[in-house]
Amino acid sequence: MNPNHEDRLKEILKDNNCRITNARLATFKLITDSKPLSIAEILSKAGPSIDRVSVYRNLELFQKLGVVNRVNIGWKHKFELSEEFVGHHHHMTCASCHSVFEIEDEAHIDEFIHSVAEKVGFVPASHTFEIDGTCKSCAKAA
Amino acid sequence: MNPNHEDRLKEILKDNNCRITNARLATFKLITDSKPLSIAEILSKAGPSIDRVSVYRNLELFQKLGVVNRVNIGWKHKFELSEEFVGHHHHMTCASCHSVFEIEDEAHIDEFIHSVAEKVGFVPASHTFEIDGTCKSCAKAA
DNA sequence: TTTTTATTGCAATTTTGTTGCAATAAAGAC
DNA sequence: GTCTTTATTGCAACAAAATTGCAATAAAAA
Repeated sequence: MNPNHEDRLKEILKDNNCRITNARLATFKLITDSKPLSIAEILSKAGPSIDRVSVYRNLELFQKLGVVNRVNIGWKHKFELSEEFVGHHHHMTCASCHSVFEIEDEAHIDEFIHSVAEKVGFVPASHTFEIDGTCKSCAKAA
Repeated sequence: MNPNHEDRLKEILKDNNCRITNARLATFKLITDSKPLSIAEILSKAGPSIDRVSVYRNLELFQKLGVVNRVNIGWKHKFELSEEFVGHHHHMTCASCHSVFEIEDEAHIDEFIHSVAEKVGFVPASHTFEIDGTCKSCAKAA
């Protein structure tokens, strides 16, 4: 994990009069070290040392502070670091092995969004874009 | 509602040795007549005449038979008719009034998907794409 | 109409998410 | 370092959402 991420988290917490606690650091670390995680995955990885309730409350806090984002991957809500940490991007997810590839080329998408929004006078604020399919090695194996 | 849709549903059910029941027709009608609906919305619209359990089971069946798709709109899972009925498309959702606009121009998206997938040898199967923002009239009101 | 059995709806259960509150521990003051 | 303040935690109890087993029902074929 990028140690700067944790420092930045601490900064954000302090700036918002929130305390730096074990539960928060541990939850943040899980998300930082991993592909996007569902709540169930976070709870199981966190183990019994962190209470279910604290995970829920801190994830909500992290969202409010813009530390994490929710993304929809394969019909599941998942959490990942926000754009502040990892930049704006999208995912390609392998349906077979669940590996996740990041898509960072945003130019086409933005251009497209503006062209379709303009047609009906819609003001775009955010968007989601996910590709599901089969990764190279799983495709070869099949 | 397009009456052909119901006929097509009946066809699909018969082809799969599934029975044509009131619960199924009613649930299908709700989805057909409406914008994408969450499970909670379907349950409440269905009323007490259809059991909760049947709604769950039939939505699962509809998914398996390719009659409905799940889409992610505004961090909620929702159901809508599958591409067989309404063609492949995407949504622009107004965060204020929750009106939904369909995006049908697919050429750009497909082209983009293939270019990014090719780079890592990924075989794309499906994708989701949703835009959130403010519609024309809500933007004017604000 | 009768028979067969897929489907339904009920009851009970499990899973998931929430709320109130006393105990704890982080951060600042001394 | 110790004391004080209070945000945060973890427990317990609760509410909501989803699932399962099974007897009753009704759709489809005989």
